[in-house]
Amino acid sequence: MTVTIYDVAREANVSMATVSRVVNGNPNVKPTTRKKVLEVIDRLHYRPNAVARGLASKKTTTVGVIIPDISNVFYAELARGIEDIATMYRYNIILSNSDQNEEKEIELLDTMYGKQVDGIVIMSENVSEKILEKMNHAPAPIVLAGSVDHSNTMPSVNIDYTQAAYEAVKKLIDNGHKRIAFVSGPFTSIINRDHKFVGYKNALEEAHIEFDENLVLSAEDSYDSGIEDFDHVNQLENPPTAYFTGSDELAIGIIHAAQDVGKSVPEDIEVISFENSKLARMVRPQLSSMVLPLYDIGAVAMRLLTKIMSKEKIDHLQVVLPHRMEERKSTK
Amino acid sequence: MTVTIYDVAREANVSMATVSRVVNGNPNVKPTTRKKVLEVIDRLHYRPNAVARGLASKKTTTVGVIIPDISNVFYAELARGIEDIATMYRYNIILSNSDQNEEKEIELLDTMYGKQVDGIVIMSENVSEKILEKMNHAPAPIVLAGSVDHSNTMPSVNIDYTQAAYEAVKKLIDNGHKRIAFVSGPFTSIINRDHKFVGYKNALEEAHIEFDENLVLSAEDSYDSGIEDFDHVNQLENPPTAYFTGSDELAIGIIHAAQDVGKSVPEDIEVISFENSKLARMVRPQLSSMVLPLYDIGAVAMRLLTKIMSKEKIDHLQVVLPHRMEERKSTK
DNA sequence: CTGAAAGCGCTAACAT
DNA sequence: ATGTTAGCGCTTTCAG
Repeated sequence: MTVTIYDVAREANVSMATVSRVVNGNPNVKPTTRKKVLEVIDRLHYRPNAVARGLASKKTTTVGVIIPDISNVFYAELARGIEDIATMYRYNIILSNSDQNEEKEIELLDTMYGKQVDGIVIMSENVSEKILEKMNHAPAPIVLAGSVDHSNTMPSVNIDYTQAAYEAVKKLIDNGHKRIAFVSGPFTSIINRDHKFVGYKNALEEAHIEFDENLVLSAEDSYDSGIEDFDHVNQLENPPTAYFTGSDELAIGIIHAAQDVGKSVPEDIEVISFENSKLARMVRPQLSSMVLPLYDIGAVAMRLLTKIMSKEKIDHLQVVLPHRMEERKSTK
Repeated sequence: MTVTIYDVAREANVSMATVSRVVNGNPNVKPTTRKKVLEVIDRLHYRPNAVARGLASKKTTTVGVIIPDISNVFYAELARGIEDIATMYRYNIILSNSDQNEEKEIELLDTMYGKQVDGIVIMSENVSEKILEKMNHAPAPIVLAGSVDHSNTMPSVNIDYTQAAYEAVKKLIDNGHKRIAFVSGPFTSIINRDHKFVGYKNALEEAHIEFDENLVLSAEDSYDSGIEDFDHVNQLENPPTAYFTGSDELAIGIIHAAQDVGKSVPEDIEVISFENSKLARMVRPQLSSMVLPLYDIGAVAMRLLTKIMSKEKIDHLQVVLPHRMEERKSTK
């Protein structure tokens, strides 16, 4: 029923090898034969079977992508960066959600290995020893996107989160604030706990501002969480006058909660988020934000992977992209 | 280097067939043999090669998903619905972005057929004849998610867009409005042009409100477009007092633009969007919205596909999900 | 309950 | 420039 390379060969009076050659653009084919074969391919509507090809060549031209949750803009942006570059290099993507669950991540790695992907791009907020171990025995190359591993041994693409956080907080300090809250996503995330948080503390320390643990909140990375966090911290006898948040949603929650108690932004309190998604421009006041270039991280990660897959020499397996701040209306 | 089914067979002193049976959970294996084989599999870290399996069995347990743009929350939500159900039925997903481009869609269909996917879920705002033709000759079943084809012949999952739009506009009419704008995404989308728009007109007609084409705007489905549209239509000598928008972003743009000229929502103008994404709750005033259950549409579409793939009998190939309105603060 | 053997559709030496 | 021939690793009759 389905037409195979053999059918084409027979109809064109050539061998399978020749058909294979023209299909794969091998130059060692006489133009006339090529034309003849192409004609038959067209007439028979022949379409190469990628599975058979994969088995024979041990290459599937598909890469696995494991991210926490595609329905989250944050990760979706990353996925799009990955996909665009993958397409550019003729790879397809097998996309799976891990929900930040270690067990699922391991399971997914296994099924992707089983599917013989040529490589994997993974984003994980907490690369455990177990997973690291698993990745080190991977049959295909892996690169981390927007994720760090303790060992700092895996190929990866990130920005300097510590420095970026430092700069954001410094901006707030420069604007005269002494009481600056850090409203973060979960501290189970290495980047939140060991990078952004450190940057926050560095900035305070440099300015000789005493660290107050009451001003550090770590919960979910959501709008509602932002509202709760504001309500909570605003009840302190000496509430913060500025907020540095781990995400746009958190910042918006903070702002709305503040407005609800009659405070205005940026007059009464200033807010800087760490993300700069499309959302940042779609709220009033528009969010000042430390830009996390998710799309670029995804794109560069995929590009790095293609290089590794084709065994090109690479000088820096750990890529650190530049960052910048987008100042809008939630700061003065 | 890699361990194959043959290695396991040899080590366990059984045939490949037996190993295959235990791997695939075939009950026709003596418990002791099964145990022995399992032990060897574990010891050798054997992992079945899905590509070889796919070639032999003609099933890949992967389905293709074609959507316009994963970085758009709208489609990302759909993708998540698809993926969750796919995972539940042990399928993996090959995800690709079409950018609403017919040529790309056709290309993607072809590469997915080539990769021997067991089925495809596709969202396309404009299912052209050419694509329909292509899908009708597909080697694997296809279901449309949140998309309609003229012929209404493809398996699909949708809501009754016309009715939903009608209800939204009726609500506005019931609130006393006579000048109601329809701010839509592109009319190249069948759903916008032949469904939502019709619902809008039906509601007006029923209420004997004269249709005014100046109140119908069709452009991009974006925040900025909403701002522009408001500025444009608000300059009419008899500007609208209510807006029915094709998406949340459009609604937010409208609201912000209105606020910028000193109008307040919902006091001066009322707005209802058609979408109800997470965004709807994250702006002030919170958006009243006709719910487009993207996640469910994706999930049901995938479920439908699993049924078709396993050749189950299905009574309704065209599924119409219920819809509902979420009334919040942008309407009285 | 188990084994032997024939493919699945293609690539990749190796010949010619 | 083209053909021959082994596989790739697994499933699936068909026997027994």
